[in-house]
Amino acid sequence: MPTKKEITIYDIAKEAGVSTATVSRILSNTAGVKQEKRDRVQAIVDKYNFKPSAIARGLSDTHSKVIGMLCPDVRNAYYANIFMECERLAFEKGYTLVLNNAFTTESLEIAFMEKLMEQRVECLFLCGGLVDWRPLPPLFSQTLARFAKRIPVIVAGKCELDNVYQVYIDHIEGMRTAVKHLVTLGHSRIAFLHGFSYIYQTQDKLAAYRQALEEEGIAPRDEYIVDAGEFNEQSGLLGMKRLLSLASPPTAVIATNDLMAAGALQAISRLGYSVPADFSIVGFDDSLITDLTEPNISSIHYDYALYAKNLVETGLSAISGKPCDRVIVIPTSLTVKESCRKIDV
Amino acid sequence: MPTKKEITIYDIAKEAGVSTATVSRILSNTAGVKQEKRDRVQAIVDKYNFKPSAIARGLSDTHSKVIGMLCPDVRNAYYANIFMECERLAFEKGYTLVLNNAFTTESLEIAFMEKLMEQRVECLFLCGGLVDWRPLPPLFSQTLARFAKRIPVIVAGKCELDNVYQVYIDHIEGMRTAVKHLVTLGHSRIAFLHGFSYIYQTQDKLAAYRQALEEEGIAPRDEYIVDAGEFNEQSGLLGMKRLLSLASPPTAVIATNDLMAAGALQAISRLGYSVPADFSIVGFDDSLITDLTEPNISSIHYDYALYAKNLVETGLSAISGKPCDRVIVIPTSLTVKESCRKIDV
DNA sequence: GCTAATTATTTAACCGGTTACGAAATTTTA
DNA sequence: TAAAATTTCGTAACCGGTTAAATAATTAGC
Repeated sequence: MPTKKEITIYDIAKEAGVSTATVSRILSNTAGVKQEKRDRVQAIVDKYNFKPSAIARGLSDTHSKVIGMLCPDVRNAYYANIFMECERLAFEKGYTLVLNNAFTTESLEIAFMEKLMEQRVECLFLCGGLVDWRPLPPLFSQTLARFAKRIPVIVAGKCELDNVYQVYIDHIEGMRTAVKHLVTLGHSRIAFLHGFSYIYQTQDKLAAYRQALEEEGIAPRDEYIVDAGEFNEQSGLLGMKRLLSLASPPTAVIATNDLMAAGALQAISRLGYSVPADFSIVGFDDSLITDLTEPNISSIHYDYALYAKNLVETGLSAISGKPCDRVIVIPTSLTVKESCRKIDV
Repeated sequence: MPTKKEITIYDIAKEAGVSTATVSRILSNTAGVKQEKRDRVQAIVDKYNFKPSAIARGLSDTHSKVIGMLCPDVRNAYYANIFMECERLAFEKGYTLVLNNAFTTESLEIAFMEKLMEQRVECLFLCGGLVDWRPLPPLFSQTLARFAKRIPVIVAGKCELDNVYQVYIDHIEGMRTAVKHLVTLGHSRIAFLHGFSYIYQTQDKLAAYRQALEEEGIAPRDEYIVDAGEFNEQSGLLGMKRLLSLASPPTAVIATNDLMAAGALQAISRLGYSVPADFSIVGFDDSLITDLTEPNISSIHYDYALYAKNLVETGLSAISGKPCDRVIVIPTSLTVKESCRKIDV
């Protein structure tokens, strides 16, 4: 049961017969206290299992040792991965990561940002949501700009706002790799299944898809570019059905993420075709999902640990005023699994 | 760029020509301030975009308005679901949820608990990890007991410790439902693919599996009970292979979670068999995964929103000293999809 | 052994809010 | 219109730590 009166540093000091300053030094392991006193006081601290209040400490420190993170929804494995890696690294440095799910809702994103501001987080990691929209929603953009004037904001993505640090995946390289992989396997009828086009990632990937095809001497066909809307497997399934109903369907499909790739796979299976025999598929993100389907899906891979490392290092540097890159790009690679095959031209 | 000196309530008070008490009353919307003053001060607050420090506020409040949550790994969709739902509900009540991933590591679980204690969280949600082990690891158990003496601890699972609230899924009912579903479809050779047996859920499910079979007049066979170790799809795959290599393999399999069910599905496909034609599968948790595989997997379902609602309500009641149930059980149901078929006996 | 230098410890101010208490201003009552 | 009741507002203490400056206790130097 709760509500026992909290023990304070005063109680400890009194029982030990020393001043609070001495106790404070012992607790924060500062030099200048005799070992004998250290032990005596520590024993009392342990006896009561005293834990100094981070709140009181934070008030004088002006270092809350808290970092805020905003994402649309941790149920999405992409965000869960980033959060988990960042938390681990931040914790090693004595920081706590507070995560909020804002569901890409303007009122929520702003409310959470203000709440984090009140909590005096030392910096903000902005992962997905409205910050990915092009153009940026005005009110959000304005709030973010105000925020960035006070504390460092690290965007896990592109963002052309001033005063903002950027760490993002090289979607363009990833897309080119996917296209070239399929071309190398003999494909020329390559489709791209993408999500909402007001997301900058979609725009980047689409441009890279077009350019990569042209570089390979293949003319992009509009009918092979499918806007499936949401980024989930249902959209992938429906988008793939559209592709399969074309007079001249593609022989290979690149999906903008693995969920859509899994949906495409289902569509193909349900219509009696098979992967990779009849169609090849490449996903993006190389998430756990790609190993759950049959066959496993080849996918564009990047290193979450590296991604998170750069986010955290940038954040901590910015907090302490150390110079650091304003833009960091995370490279991608292709993980080949079972969903693509060489075709005879 | 950061490090502008923070604006305080004193600055606001000075500029408005009032006392800090008045500003404080206005900020927290307390009665007893003339509308005219309210507006004047609010204008200054808005002008500087002043946000009162939650840290300073927390120091006098003794209500941090923060709830701590410990889980093994949010990348696991189960925990992500609980967290996201709990956060939403807590936020509505003005609470922040701080989540830590402890990876079922004793030193980390304890370190995070102590950190949360320092942050003066008002209660703790304990989701998975060491708390699920039977027997409980002694040091962990002891730390948890100390913790529970200070603030309410709500375990998302079973836990026989005193002073602890429990909200858990009715695994026993779920398991029985799965068994009876398969029996109704004509199966009698029903296997159970489970994870680590030092987890209480495994023990409960196993007992329920045995009992349900017996109630149906079927003698449980030891060879049909497979300890696959980890709870991932790889284990499911290996476990299923073992079942398939039996002289008299089962015709149906219940997996202790959906990941394992997906792994089992892959094993079946790879050996040239098909689901549900040759084997029926039932998963547990009815997670997103079940819709990503081909065929979609029938699974034991429960309502995350209800689960989270009970966690949060129990937590908030306990915080405010209101009486509440010490044990709440969340019911399950079966979501029928495509992975089971009726067989002719 | 005595002074100087160094180290250990305490005192008290401070961090930025909240709030009990009392004074002042306003409204109500008679 | 004065007294009483009520509302508004400011003063100052308090929340639980940290830390600069002052002081006390040791150690070093000669």
